[in-house]
Amino acid sequence: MSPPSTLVWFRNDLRLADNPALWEAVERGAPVVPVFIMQEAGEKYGSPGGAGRWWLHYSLHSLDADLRRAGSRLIVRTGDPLSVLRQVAEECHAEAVFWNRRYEPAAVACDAEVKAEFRARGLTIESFNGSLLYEPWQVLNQEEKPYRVFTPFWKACLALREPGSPLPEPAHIPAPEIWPVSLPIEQLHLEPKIGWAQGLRAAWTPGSEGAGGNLGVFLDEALEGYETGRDRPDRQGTSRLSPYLRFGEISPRQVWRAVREFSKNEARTRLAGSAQAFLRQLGWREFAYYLLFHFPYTPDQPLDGNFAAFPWREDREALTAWQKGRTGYPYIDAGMRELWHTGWMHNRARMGVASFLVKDLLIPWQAGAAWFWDTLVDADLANNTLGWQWTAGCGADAAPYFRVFNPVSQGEKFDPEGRYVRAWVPELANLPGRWIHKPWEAPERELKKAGVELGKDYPYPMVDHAAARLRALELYQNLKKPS
DNA sequence: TGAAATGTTGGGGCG
DNA sequence: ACGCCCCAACATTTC
Repeated sequence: MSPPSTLVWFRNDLRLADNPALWEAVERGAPVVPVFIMQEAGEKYGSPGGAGRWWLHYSLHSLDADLRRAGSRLIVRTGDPLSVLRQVAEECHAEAVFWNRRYEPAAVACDAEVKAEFRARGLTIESFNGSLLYEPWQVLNQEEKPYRVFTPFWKACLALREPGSPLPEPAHIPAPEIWPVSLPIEQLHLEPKIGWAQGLRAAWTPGSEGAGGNLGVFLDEALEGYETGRDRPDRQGTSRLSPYLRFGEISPRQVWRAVREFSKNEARTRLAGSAQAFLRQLGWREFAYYLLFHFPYTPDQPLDGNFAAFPWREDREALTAWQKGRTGYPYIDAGMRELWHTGWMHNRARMGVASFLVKDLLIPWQAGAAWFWDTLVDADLANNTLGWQWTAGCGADAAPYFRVFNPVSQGEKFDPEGRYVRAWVPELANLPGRWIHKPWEAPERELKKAGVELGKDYPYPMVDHAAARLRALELYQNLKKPS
């Protein structure tokens, strides 16, 4: 009989560095068995959507390769986590199971069940914080209740101890004498059968190495000027770390530390503001997890109960036009097509397309959230829920009901030369900048010259924004009235 | 992490 | 030189 081992259950922490569960498991000295369990056919949002599955495929390969360099390997299984863990634990005589905590409601329940059962069987179970800077239960307001507004929340976080140094990568991970059986990653069938992943492949390199690469490029090229640069979807002004953070190929603590070190080494005053603005974005991620933990019903239900009765419209056709980037508003369509092709959308554009779906089309935010879940490589239940509820005005720190983005002026403001539109809506590429965000106002002559026939090559606007805005304002205002 | 409507100001053209 | 108008620029209010 082989000596007892320690299971490390990998979930949203697909990295070796700054991985507390892995680190502590190695410290125990016993052989370590890294396990990943793919749970199929769970509940809604229980496993990644299409784009996330594509990402996961490569991320698992990358993790396995990293583990092998450290003398270990990844054991892959499918099924219900509790029964799979039971099985693997038996196969390799595990006496301990370590993992980094999750915060999604279903995941919290699952982990609690596993913990209870294994403890009852006398195994050592330890969980760690591998994906947040602050635990959700650490931060409460004066009344001991969760914050619902970002700024005071983040101030309270910053008043706590600054996030510590990331843990190093274990140089060597002790292996068991005999490895339990593992499914080939291919057999998880995470890669789409049809070729829609072409664009994703061109845009991304999943895995910790890719994460470090994006972080390095961001620090060198975009941190300075981040405060305004981040608002430009036509430029590389953001870190593009979201999918890596989603799957834990990099930890927020690593990002935090890298930014602090970088802005310390460079001229401190020059970068202080940008660094703070960027770290504040990590704060929004913290806030999203915090809210999801404290208000677990929010992926489906509005945080603000007044919205339960909001008269959303059911309109399959309009939803499809939005999904396919055929709304007739170039800025909106550019965003939706960037999403479809790359699995990612600039945050400025996300706010715009979300506002359009919810306020111009009056389609429920849950429908938008579901589409994002399926198409974003960074689809993260906490962030997705916060973002959509914020836009719809029914969530924490919500956009005031009267805040309706104008798809034309947002385009003109944040994509002034129309480069973003030209990149993703090529049928408009030859239209002069003056009309690029509102082709329906272009003179017939200009359209002809640009080779655009409206209604044929590119649609007319599916709604009149001015009218749609008034319609939304009226409905939202009714909601505010005490009933 | 808006936009539009409305109000105010001040410079320049012009009688 | 003066007052008047126009209007852009900016500020404030409202949705």
